[in-house]
Amino acid sequence: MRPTRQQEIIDAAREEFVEQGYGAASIRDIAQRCGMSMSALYHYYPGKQDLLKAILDEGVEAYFDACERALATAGPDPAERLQVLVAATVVFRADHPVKSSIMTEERSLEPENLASYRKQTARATQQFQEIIAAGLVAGVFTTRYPEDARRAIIAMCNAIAQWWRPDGPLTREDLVERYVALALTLVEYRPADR
Amino acid sequence: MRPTRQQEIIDAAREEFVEQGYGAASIRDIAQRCGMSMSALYHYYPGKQDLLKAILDEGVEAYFDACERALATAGPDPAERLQVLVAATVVFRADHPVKSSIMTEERSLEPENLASYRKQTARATQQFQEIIAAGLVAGVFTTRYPEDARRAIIAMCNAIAQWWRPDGPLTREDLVERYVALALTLVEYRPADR
Amino acid sequence: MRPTRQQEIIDAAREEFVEQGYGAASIRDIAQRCGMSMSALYHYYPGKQDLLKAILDEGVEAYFDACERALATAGPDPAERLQVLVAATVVFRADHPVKSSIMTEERSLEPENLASYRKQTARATQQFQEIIAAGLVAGVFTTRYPEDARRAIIAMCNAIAQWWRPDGPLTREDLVERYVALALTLVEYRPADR
Amino acid sequence: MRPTRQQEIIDAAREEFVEQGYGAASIRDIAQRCGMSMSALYHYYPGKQDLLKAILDEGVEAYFDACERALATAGPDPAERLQVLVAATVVFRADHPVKSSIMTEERSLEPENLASYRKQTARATQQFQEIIAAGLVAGVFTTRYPEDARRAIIAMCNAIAQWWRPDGPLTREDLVERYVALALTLVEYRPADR
DNA sequence: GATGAATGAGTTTTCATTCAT
DNA sequence: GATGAATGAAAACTCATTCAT
Repeated sequence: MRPTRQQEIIDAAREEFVEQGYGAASIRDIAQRCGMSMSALYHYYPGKQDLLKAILDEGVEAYFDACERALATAGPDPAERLQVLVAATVVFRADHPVKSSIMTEERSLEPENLASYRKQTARATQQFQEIIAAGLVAGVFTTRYPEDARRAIIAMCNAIAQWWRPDGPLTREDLVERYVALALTLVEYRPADR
Repeated sequence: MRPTRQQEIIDAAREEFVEQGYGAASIRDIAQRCGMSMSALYHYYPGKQDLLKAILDEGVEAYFDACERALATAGPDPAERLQVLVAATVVFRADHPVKSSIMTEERSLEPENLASYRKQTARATQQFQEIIAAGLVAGVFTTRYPEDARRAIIAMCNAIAQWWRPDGPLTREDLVERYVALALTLVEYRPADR
Repeated sequence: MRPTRQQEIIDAAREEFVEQGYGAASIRDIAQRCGMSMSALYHYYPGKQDLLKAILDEGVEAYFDACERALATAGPDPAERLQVLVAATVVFRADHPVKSSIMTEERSLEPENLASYRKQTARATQQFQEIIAAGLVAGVFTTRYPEDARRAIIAMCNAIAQWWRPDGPLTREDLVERYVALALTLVEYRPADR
Repeated sequence: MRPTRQQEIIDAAREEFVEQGYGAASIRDIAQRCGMSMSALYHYYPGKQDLLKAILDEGVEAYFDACERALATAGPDPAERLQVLVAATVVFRADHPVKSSIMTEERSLEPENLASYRKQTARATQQFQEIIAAGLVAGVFTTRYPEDARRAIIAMCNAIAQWWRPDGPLTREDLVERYVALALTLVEYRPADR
């Protein structure tokens, strides 16, 4: 199944943006990268900023889809929910390093687009917050600093895109196992007596 | 004591680079920001790339100075050393958010400059590695994943520059206390019996 | 038949280069000269150096075409061949003074382009060398200094572009007659007894 | 005897102008070439154009000095006078290739300077003209085209600077001998009966 | 749907020159 | 006599974007 023209374009643009930064990336190069004329590209997207918006939107959407699918498999137990959410995040960062790295280009969104984008990404914060809060209430997470633990979990997962390589010494499964363990450590998980 | 012309320039350039990204930043704007003609700027720095290099170099230097001063106050105990190193890192990120954020522009260094920069930054990794290794040997750090714990510590500290504000609800002291605690949690610190 | 855009450009550039010298010539002025924006010019030629290369290439090509057509009309007799070659050269210098004068800008070719250009122009030397050598062998040219005579012939023909004007006292035909005579004098032509 | 500051400057400028062309040559590079600051250079010469003027003036002066010295050694015989003048010209071109090549930068003189320069160089034409005219009157030069022969002689001598090298196969003496012979051939020298 | 031509504002950088010290 | 700092204009070139076809 060939990707659509639109998809080809945003794939090429994403790579270009990540490699050069939004400001330094050139529409010319993006068009060349997907073997089409600049005018053809403009037929699908009205401008550079729209490309960035489309790319970022696609990124968060894909990430939240993955999170939802993962959480759907989990029961109500906060520890289990945190585990699958971290696992989904780790897998996403590992499998889509470019989609993950593009996030720093958020600063290049025009104010209007930035506002709507921030609204979307706030959900990520919220997802983790809710689970950690539930764990605290249930008494299984015992950290005194839930907010900072949450930030640490997100930060360490985000960093994966920068160093992990599929052909490196760590398999994706190793990675998931470790980061899930670290996340539970951070929230100071103490399993309830059965 | 007025800052030197060179210092004024790199301060202005750093802000511009962080706000716009290296590629989108314009020498014109940097010159304007420090009230100087473009040609005057070129009198001090031979090009845009040299500005970036100077800024990044200054950043790592300042960070390592802070680390050294901090470690000099600590004894040989790995836990203590980790605490002061994390504290120094947190303080640096909090007090110098711009110097901290510029690090992502590393990708815009030309290969030659990138290589020498990477060589410098590797020391940060090493500092943490050595302390954590010492703690493991001493039996006070018990994590099964020392490398990943290290990465998590660095990542969570780096993220501070993006959200913490001095006029926010958290004082710098709160911040240090929490991140030191989280770091010790991550390495699974178990104090030796007295 | 209107000249193509590309032709307009290199015609304008040639004039500019000859008048100002390559280094002092400005792309802005070249664009203005052919009533076109600078960016339009860049649409056809990727840079200043490419303009120079294209101009010089066109020049040698046109000259060698003229030489070939001329030599095709001559029999095997060295004196006759020298006459038509000199005549062709004189006519070319007289009719295309700008194409002729641009040759001094050879020094502004970048090394790579210079090498390939030199390879082309070497043919001019060779053409004269072969004919003079043939005349010596046949005993009709009796100069003791064939190489220097060749250089003198080429130099005197090249100089024509600098002083001859179509509306001056000398017609093109006069010019040809004289320079052919001088060339035969230089090689010390002594017709074989019939 | 160390060269004066002024001399150092125009020597450096001459080389720069010949290598780059007047338009592309930079005052900065000229200053560097003679190890002095730009401001120091401006202390001696008020501008770039003045450098060019000084260089060209020095060139013609040196050439005419050489011609005068040479002609002073010759008697009234036109053939002898032509010989020493050609010899002086050849030697000058061979010994001062840079001073010779700079002549093409004449086009970069501002109108005022150009006019006075042209007035000077006209003497070269005149010198040859007078001698050839005398030879024709005396019946020892028999060319039908004295003006064109003169131009050819000057052109072939001028070209020497472009190809002759002191360490090449031809000694300076060989060179003189040959060009004197070619010059006499061009004017069709026929020695008067004893 | 797609293209090549065109543009005007922008980029980084270099220039010749001036001037206070 | 000499210098480092500073400048405004101009250089070559690239940009995102538009439009007629």
